[in-house]
Amino acid sequence: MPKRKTSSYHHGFLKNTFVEAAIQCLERNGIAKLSLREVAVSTGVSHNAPYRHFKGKDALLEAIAIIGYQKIEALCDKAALRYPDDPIKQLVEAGAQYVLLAVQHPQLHNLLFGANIKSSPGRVELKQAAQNAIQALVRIIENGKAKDLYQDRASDEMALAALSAVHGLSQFALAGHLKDSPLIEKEIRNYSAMVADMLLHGMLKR
Amino acid sequence: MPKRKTSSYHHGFLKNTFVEAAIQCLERNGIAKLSLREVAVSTGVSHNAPYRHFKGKDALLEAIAIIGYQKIEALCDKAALRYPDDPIKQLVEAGAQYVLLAVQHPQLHNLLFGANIKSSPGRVELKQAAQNAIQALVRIIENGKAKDLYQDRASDEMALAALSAVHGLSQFALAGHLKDSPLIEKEIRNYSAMVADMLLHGMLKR
DNA sequence: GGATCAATGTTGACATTGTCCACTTTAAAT
DNA sequence: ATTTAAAGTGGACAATGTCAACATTGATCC
Repeated sequence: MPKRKTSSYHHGFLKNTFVEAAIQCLERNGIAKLSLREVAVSTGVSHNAPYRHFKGKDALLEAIAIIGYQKIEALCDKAALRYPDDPIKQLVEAGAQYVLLAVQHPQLHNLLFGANIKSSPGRVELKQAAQNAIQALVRIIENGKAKDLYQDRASDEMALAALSAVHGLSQFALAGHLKDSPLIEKEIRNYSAMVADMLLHGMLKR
Repeated sequence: MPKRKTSSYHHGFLKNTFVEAAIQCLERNGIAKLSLREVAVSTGVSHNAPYRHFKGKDALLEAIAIIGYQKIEALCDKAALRYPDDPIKQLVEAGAQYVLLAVQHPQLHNLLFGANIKSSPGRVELKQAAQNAIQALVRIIENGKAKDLYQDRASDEMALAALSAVHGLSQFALAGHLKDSPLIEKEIRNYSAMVADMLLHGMLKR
């Protein structure tokens, strides 16, 4: 671990420090108010230092977005580990955690899905991170298929449907269409469970 | 109909003209590049003219968002009229049209749901427009309940689930997670039908 | 050990943008 | 005809993203 502040130059952690500072600034002020310069000066360096680590503002946003997708991936894996023998509970838990993440970090969620990121060429990493997150959910689905719980559908299609449902729910929760006051965890779990129940059992009479 | 260009001042249509120009600029360059000044000068007036009609940039965005929600409401009503005797088809059609709207006007969709709008006090109108759109969908659900097609669930909960599903699907379509190349209408309808089918019939074996 | 060099940070500059203020012009009301 | 308020103009300012030129530093090679 290199010692810090050997001098004004080369303090070694700058890239990560930028990302962390940017995330804090993002959660506090929202994406519209996220200023590259402010991130820089709040970190204690000049307004142009970030350009040595990121091609531009979009590149910094992209780095943040990758972290966001990794959180989603981790949340799926954690849900799978929590209920190793019950793939349905895995799915429901992952869904609830997804919505919780969105509600607790609304600005991050907006960053991920607001198409605000115009990553130029290195689009690969961002896309890969997103695909990894989706694959984590596909694994949960396949756990259920292995136990013969699901109808005969493609796993990725089922994952898409499930993800769409919880994602849409997240957006409406954030937009305040569910309730005026901020949602408490219990309410979020109720909404998630409700949507999951409909998706699992269907809406039609049978 | 007042005649246009009587003089440089008071040409009468400016407010609507701004909104239209802003929508075009939005669809072309995206929200990040939407400049109030550019909208103004592209309309042929000075960079400060918009301030006589909108409190600021956010107010203009809010006006656009209201139009967006009205489009969603209209799309639901249209679907209901198209299949007056088949509430399920109403639902599926509305869902497909919802995704189509998002794909064909991605920037508008992002504006609606990106939480980019910080409407100060007149938040009421924006929220009302959103609620109207949701109510249009609730009506479709209740058409189905009137025919005893659905399970015994609250209409607004079912509407929320359905809306969440198609909305999430839209976001993933926009993010390019479904396919690299832009989606053609047929593909969009396929995806929508797939998600709708799962929501209607459930994912579980029975 | 000293020269070289790429990485990293700094300073200065510029164009764009949102917004405020003071002023001007115009249509309508008195 | 005078007054008035709405609507448009121009100037100014600070904040911001980005570029170019310069400075500092630690590592590498002879």
